[in-house]
Parts: sequence; C-alpha cells; structure tokens
Amino acid sequence: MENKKKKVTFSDIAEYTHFSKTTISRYFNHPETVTDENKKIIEEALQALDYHENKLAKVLANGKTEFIGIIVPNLSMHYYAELLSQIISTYDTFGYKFLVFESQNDQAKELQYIDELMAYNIEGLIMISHFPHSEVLSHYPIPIVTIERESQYVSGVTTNNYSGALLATKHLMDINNDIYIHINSKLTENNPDYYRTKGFLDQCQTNNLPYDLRLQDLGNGFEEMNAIYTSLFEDFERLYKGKRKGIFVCNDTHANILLNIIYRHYGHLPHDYNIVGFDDSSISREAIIPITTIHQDIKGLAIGAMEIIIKEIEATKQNKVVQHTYQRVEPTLMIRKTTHQ
Amino acid sequence: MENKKKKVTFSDIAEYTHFSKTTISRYFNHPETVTDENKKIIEEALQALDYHENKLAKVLANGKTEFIGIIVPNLSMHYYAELLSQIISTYDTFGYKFLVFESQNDQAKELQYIDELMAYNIEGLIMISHFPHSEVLSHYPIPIVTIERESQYVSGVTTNNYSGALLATKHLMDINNDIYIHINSKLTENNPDYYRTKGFLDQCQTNNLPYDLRLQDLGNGFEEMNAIYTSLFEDFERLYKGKRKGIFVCNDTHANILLNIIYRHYGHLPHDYNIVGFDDSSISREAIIPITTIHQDIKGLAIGAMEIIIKEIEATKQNKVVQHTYQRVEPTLMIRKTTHQ
DNA sequence: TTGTACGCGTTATCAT
DNA sequence: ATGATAACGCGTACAA
Repeated sequence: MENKKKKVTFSDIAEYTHFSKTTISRYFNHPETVTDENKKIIEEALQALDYHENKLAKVLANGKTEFIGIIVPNLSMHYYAELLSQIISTYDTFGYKFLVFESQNDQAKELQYIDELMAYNIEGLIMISHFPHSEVLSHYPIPIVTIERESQYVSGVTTNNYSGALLATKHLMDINNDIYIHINSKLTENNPDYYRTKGFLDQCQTNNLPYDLRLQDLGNGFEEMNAIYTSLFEDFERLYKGKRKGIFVCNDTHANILLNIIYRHYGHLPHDYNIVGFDDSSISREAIIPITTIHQDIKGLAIGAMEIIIKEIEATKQNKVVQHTYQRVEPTLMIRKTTHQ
Repeated sequence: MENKKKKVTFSDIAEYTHFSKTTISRYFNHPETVTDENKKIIEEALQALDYHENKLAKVLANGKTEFIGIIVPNLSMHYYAELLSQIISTYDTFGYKFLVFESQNDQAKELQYIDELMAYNIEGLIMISHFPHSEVLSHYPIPIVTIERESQYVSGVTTNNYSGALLATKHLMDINNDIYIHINSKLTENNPDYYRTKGFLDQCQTNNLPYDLRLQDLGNGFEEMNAIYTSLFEDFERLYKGKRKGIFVCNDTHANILLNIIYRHYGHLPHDYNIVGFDDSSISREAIIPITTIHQDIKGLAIGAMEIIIKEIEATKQNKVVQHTYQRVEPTLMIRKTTHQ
C-alpha cells in the first residue's frame, strides 16, 4: 500500500543538508547548540525526506529504553485490569512505555517472562502477579516494585487494608448490629488481604462486639462460590434469626454473590441484613442494589508504584544506593444501599 | 543489591573462550554449524560469565523486533480487558511481545501513540480503539488489523453480530413472545454493532413478528443509563401490559440494568418478560439472575487477529503484496435464566 | 567449521 | 557552532 523504501536516517538528512550526522543528532538532543538558521534547514529536510526517529538505535547508543515491564496475574479480573489501566495511563505524564505479560499465576512462566523482559533492557519491573517471592526478585539488577502482594525484599505499594477493614467494621457498628460477621479465606500475614481480617477482629475486640469469623476456603468459579455462600446464608438464617447482622465480606464479587442469594430469597434485602464489600469494583455499582463498600484508590496505587520505580531508576543511574520504599494507600468508605440506618 | 558490572557481551565470551564473536553468534543462531565440543566450551563460558542476551542489539542488526503495538480504548470495560488478555496470552504460541497503550478514545493521543510505537519498530499494530479511520491507518507502512471496529481499508476481525442477533431473536421467537423489542443506540453500517439491530429487524420482518425498535441515545454513566432504562420500562409496562415481551438488549451491561429495574419492581422477573443480552460478559453471570446472552468468542477474535497480522508480517518480509483479510467469528447462544419457556 | 570486517542508526568524545 | 570518529551489541557476507 505504501512504498517500502528503506528508512530515512541521520545520514540521509546529513547528506541532504550538508551537515554532519552529529549536528542532526544535536538538533534533537541539544537544540540550543544549533543556529536558528540551521534548525530551519534541518527542519525542512526532515519534512522533505519524511524522517521518523528510531528509538531502538537510540537505546543501543545511550542505554535508556524507557521500557517498564509489567507482569499481571490475569486481566479477566476487573481489579487487575483497572490497575493496569491506571499504570499505562501514566505514559502521558512519565513517558515510560509498558511491555505487558499475563502470567495466570504460573511460576515457570513468570520467570521466563522476566528473562524476556530483561533481554529488552527494561529499566524497571512492576510485579502484580503473586510469584516469585520478593527474595528472588531482589536479585535482579533493576528496580522492582510490587503492587498489593508480598514485598519483603523489594519496594511495594498496597492499599491500607487494615484501615479499610476498620472503616467497614466501624460503619457496621455505627448503624448498630447485633452480630458482626466477617467472611474471608484463611490467609497469612504475607498476604495483604490478611489485614482485612485483622482490622475486623481488632475493631470487634476493642469494642467488645459479638462476632462470627468465617475463615474458610471460598471456592473457585461461580458455581462453587455460590454453593458455599448459600450454605453460609442458611447458617446465618438459622443462627441469627431476627438479629441485625452486619456482614463484612472480603471483596465485592463475594459480597454480590451473598447479596443475590439473600435478595432472591426475600425479593428484597431485609433491613436486618447489612453488607459491606471491599474494592469498589464495578460490580458493586451494577449489583441489584448498589453495594456499600471500601473504595480502593487504584489510581493512587498506580501512581505510587510509578513514583517509587522512577525514583529508584534515577538512583540507579547515579549509582546511588537504593532504599526500598513501602507505601500504603488509604481507602475510603462508600456508603450505598446494602447498609441501613 | 547486586553488583552492577557492565553487561557481558559476545566480546567477553569470545575473549574467554578464544573464539571469535561470530562463533558465539552462530552458537545461538546456527548451532548446527558449531562443533559439539565447542558448544560445550561456549556453554560453560555463558554460565561462568552469567551472560544475558540483548535483544535490542539483535533488533538493530537484523530488524526483527517481535513487537506488536496495541491501542485499546479503555481497560475498565471488561470486554476490552478480556480481549487484551487473550491477545497477550498468545505470546506463548507466537512469541510476539506487546506494547500497550490506552487511548480513552482521544484521537490526538491515538496518533501520538502510533508514532511512538513506530519509533520502536513494531512489526504490526492491533487497533481496538475506534480512531483513526482505517483510511488513515492504511497509510502506515506496517500491517494493521482492527478488532470489532470500522475496518474498510485495513484487515479486521469482528464477531458476526448479524448472526448473533439472529440467534437472539430466534430464541425469543422459539419461546413465543407477543411483542419483540430491541434496544440499541442509533448506529451506522460502519459500526459492527449496527448488525445487531439489522439481524433483529430482518428476523422480525421475514417472520412477520410484531416489533418495537428502540433506537436512541442510551446515555453515559450509570445514573444516566439507569434513568433512561427506567423510562423505557415504564413504556413497556404501559404499552404491553399482559403481553409476553421478548427484549433483545444491545449488550449485557444494558441488559443487566434493565433486569435490575424489573426485578426490583416485582421482587422477581415476571414470566412475561424475556431478556437476551449480548457479549457473555462477566456481569451476565453475576447478575441477580444469570442473563441469557450471545457468547462472543473473544479468544477466537484474538487468535484471528494474530493469525492475520502474522500472515501479513511474513508477506511484508518477502515483499509480497498483502491482501487484506476480513474475518467473522461466529457467536453462540447461551440460554440462562432471563428467558422462560 | 571458524574468523574478518562491516553494517544497523544513534549518541558521546574530542577536536576544530 | 560544527565535524570526525569511535562506541553500543549483535548479525552476516565473504574469506580462509
């Protein structure tokens, strides 16, 4: 469709303008050292020959790729997609380009992808996937920052899940419940989500609230989760009949499943059920009733990660020692329709 | 954390092994021309010096970046996120790496991003964003394939929206409705979604079905859409009281909004309401009642796009003339709970 | 089978 | 202010 001539290079411009390649390079990188007059000549030549820059050659010459690698577990999950969205949107402010891989939590793949990324001289790596362990990551010779995952040996940014859980539980307390319930998987301290449970527990204990902690395998896939939550619902109906139940569910997807089960059973959400989710993901707005939830500042996470990684990239360039940074982004309470005064 | 020596290059390996750089290069690119004995020597040297390949240097030498650029409108929308997911997952089979930009449908940005991508010698470009027009795209000197958008002057792959609409309408016909309703925006033939409307219309007309076509602005943002669908619902209640209504909504997000309005009104979905969505997006499964919908084969779209672009990249390398390809991926009907026998 | 020499397109250093 | 020349790391004729 187009004429596929060879690419126009500095040599061609130099020949055309009777300058040297060096001057052409300076036109781009140190324009202040080129006469206005000559600038115009070069400008015309660029137009006439239809020059397009070759950043790869630039990279080979000066070492700066402006590439950042990203490894995401999975883009089907809205949370990760939104996170990726916010990260790559920073191109307009920071100028870094992103090479993206999806790992499906396959550890072998993750290591392979990191190697591939390193071969392209990425300047930094943002790890959202859960593997490999940060101890392994710390051995790579470039800055790495993780988001919302284990991050002992490298920099990381997470939502302050603990204060989010406090917010959720306080809200349930403010509207007076008879029993406080928390549903989550069994997690360890390494997992940032563990602090959702910890926050709930602390809030209950310091305020002497009666609570019911449901820490168990919540299943994979919709059918399985649905079955588990149905039996959880039957438990609540049986154990807390007539009592006002304040339920803090680990995330919005799960909160939505529980909400649907209750709503289908009653044709509405009874006033003695109060549900709070976590994430403020799109399902919390699209649900049969908009779900009260904890808003994660995903843009804040993305920008935080970028600021840290850029700081470390700069430091690396100047051969400075890099101190790792751990940042917590504060979440906020979004009161909607699944909690009643 | 690591010792930041200069990178190990072929020169270093050559020096270490007393071979020439050429032999080292051959070890990687034409191993059959190197003695097994010498292979082992080189192998050891690679280990000893901890060599890591530099693909950018390789690219400059042989021109193949194995980069494909992608411009997505927006990753917050599940459909695009899933599409991107399926595309970048093809790395394992095709080996292409992906540079991803998000345009937010900003035309100026889109052109800027394309330039940036071209500067990195991408071998092909996958356009999911709606701009620029394919006539503009066709002037770029690399293969371009679009997905689910206008694609007159470049290759493209779309779901067969027409047959999807036929499927949806036939299903509504099979379960016998008194009035057939279709809700969509006003679209032109350039827009692939137009054929959802066309399919509905054709099916109604060839079968002499009584229909009500609702082509109008459906609003932006949740609140606006909700208001519009509420008034649509009131229309249906008034006009078709007691009649069995078969409603084919343009996509699952919209179908879910309508479903929620009806379900909240009645506490359940009355049997005289039959709703079919489109896309088989996650919301169709997470809704208060799983939504009957048309399944888009997103993986098929992704693989189709990759196969086309690879074919064109190969052709370009051999200076062959590239014929544009237009591929239609067939959707399927997913019967769930919003349509009743 | 292996080595020499040059090219890929740009930047950096040192002159002038 | 401008130019000559040597890098950057690898691939590939061509020669041996």
